[in-house]
Amino acid sequence: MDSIQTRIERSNNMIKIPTIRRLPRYLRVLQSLSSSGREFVSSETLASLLNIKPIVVRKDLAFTGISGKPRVGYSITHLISLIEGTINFKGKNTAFLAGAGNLGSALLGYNGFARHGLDIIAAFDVDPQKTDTTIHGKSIYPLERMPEIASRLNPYIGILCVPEESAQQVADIMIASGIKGIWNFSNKELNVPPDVVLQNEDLGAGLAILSIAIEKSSRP
Amino acid sequence: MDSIQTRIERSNNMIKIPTIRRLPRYLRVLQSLSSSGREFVSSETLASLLNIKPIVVRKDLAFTGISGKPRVGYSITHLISLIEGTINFKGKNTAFLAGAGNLGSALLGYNGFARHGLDIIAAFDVDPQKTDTTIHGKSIYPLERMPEIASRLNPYIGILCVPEESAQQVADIMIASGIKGIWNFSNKELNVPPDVVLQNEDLGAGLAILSIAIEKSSRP
DNA sequence: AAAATATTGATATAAAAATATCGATATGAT
DNA sequence: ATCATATCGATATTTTTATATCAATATTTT
Ligand SMILES: NC(=O)c1ccc[n+]([C@@H]2O[C@H](COP(=O)([O-])OP(=O)(O)OC[C@H]3O[C@@H](n4cnc5c(N)ncnc54)[C@H](O)[C@@H]3O)[C@@H](O)[C@H]2O)c1
Ligand SMILES: NC(=O)c1ccc[n+]([C@@H]2O[C@H](COP(=O)([O-])OP(=O)(O)OC[C@H]3O[C@@H](n4cnc5c(N)ncnc54)[C@H](O)[C@@H]3O)[C@@H](O)[C@H]2O)c1
Repeated sequence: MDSIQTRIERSNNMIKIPTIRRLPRYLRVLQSLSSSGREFVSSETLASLLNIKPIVVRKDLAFTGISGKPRVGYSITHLISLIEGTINFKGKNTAFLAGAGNLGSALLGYNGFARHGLDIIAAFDVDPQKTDTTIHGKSIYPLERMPEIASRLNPYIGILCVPEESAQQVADIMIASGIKGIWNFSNKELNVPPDVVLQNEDLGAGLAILSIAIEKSSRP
Repeated sequence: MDSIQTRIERSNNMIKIPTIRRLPRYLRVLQSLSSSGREFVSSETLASLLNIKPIVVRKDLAFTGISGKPRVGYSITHLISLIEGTINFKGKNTAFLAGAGNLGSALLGYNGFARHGLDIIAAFDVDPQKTDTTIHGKSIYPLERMPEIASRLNPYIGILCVPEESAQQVADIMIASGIKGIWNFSNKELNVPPDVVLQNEDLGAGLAILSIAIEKSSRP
């Protein structure tokens, strides 16, 4: 059992989930500021751009290891590279995508993930109409070839966009192929072994929050 | 200024964001249990299905107003209707979607949102190749017709799937059309007036969490 | 009918996250 | 050169969220 002190230190040093969630937002506004020629930015400015409090910004940025200058703020290029270093898994976010349907195709065609270090290196489907074609320039392979192709390309992430009924089965194939984490867009609750990371992307959650917030705001 | 007591009471009664995020997950497993003929479910069972702790389930469900029976659990059909009542804004989640591109088309074709009470009643784009056609059975109108069509159909939610450059401009049109909340899939930080609810859907956030979690788990 | 047991829900505690306060310091102004 | 000020970052506090404990109770077993 850890001592209280150990636990306090660890909890102070470990980056927090809400902080991680905000890092991509900082990154995007910083890149935009950078391309407009700016060199430094204050926590105040970043905060107003993201509609959050400056103190939250300073706490978040501290986790990346940056040190700001009083009266000046943070170096934008330095901050960009520190945030990229924090979230980019050392440039190794190679991914396989399974299920090149409506959602899967949209993700395949989206280049915004490159900014976050993601590289979808192959896609898989069971539909013979789709296999051995390309979608948005990405090759679609038959699902059964995933283990073989994985052994050559060594993907880190599996992006799951198959229907709920086949989600667990395809997840199992991804895991057998050596994938380290699954980004699950199907709304199926998956079982994965403890050494595989599972990130569920539940759009219904965002909708529920919006729906309840609207109801509250329109009934004061 | 509120008294401490008032603040405590309010914070005890108000549904919490993490709870709201889990409600759609409960709903989906409950619907699946229900269709397999089951009548009651315990917090223990729900917890193991969602990979969370039973105490979290009981706290969450308490917000819906349900009362479970010791030794039996919760009535599944009753729970489903209470959760639907909590997140469905009284069945009025009518929406307009702007930007019928890769992502927008995927959302238009997704019927899983119906389960959460969402009904996309019209879509809008500026691309003349797309306007006055239908995608997945939904009519695509020219963007400039949004205010006029809104005045007839009274949408509550605006789903924003346009490129970042035009996101603010289209959001403004949505707001002028009387929309109460914006579900923003563009990665643009938007400015909206205080009476309009903004829900940002940032897929990069999920990716960042996954990426950092993989890195941690593979370096123990 | 009484006892055993599974499960809820109230109350208490701990951990995580957000917010407030303020001294330290780098820069620009006087 | 000194002063004024904007801004960071350390420390403290509050709020939110998760977790633990256990008495109350509905059901099953004996
Ligand atoms: N479309 C959306 O906007 C949206 C939103 C939220 C969640 N989702 C979820 O994403 C998933 C996909 O949704 P969609 O709308 O793209 O559906 P879709 O039917 O358009 O696409 C599913 C694709 O998966 C393929 N597939 C089926 N079984 C497979 C298997 N065993 N292995 C590999 N590929 C297989 C199909 O051939 C198809 O191409 C679903 O689980 C859905 O719930 C979709
Ligand atoms: N595709 C994805 O997987 C994905 C993921 C995350 C976020 N996003 C975001 O979603 C948005 C759309 O992405 P996409 O991949 O669907 O792009 P896309 O280019 O495929 O689609 C954009 C659509 O918006 C239309 N459009 C452009 N300007 C418009 C305007 N002023 N009014 C109405 N419609 C307009 C275009 O004609 C096009 O149909 C972007 O902001 C992107 O960053 C996309």
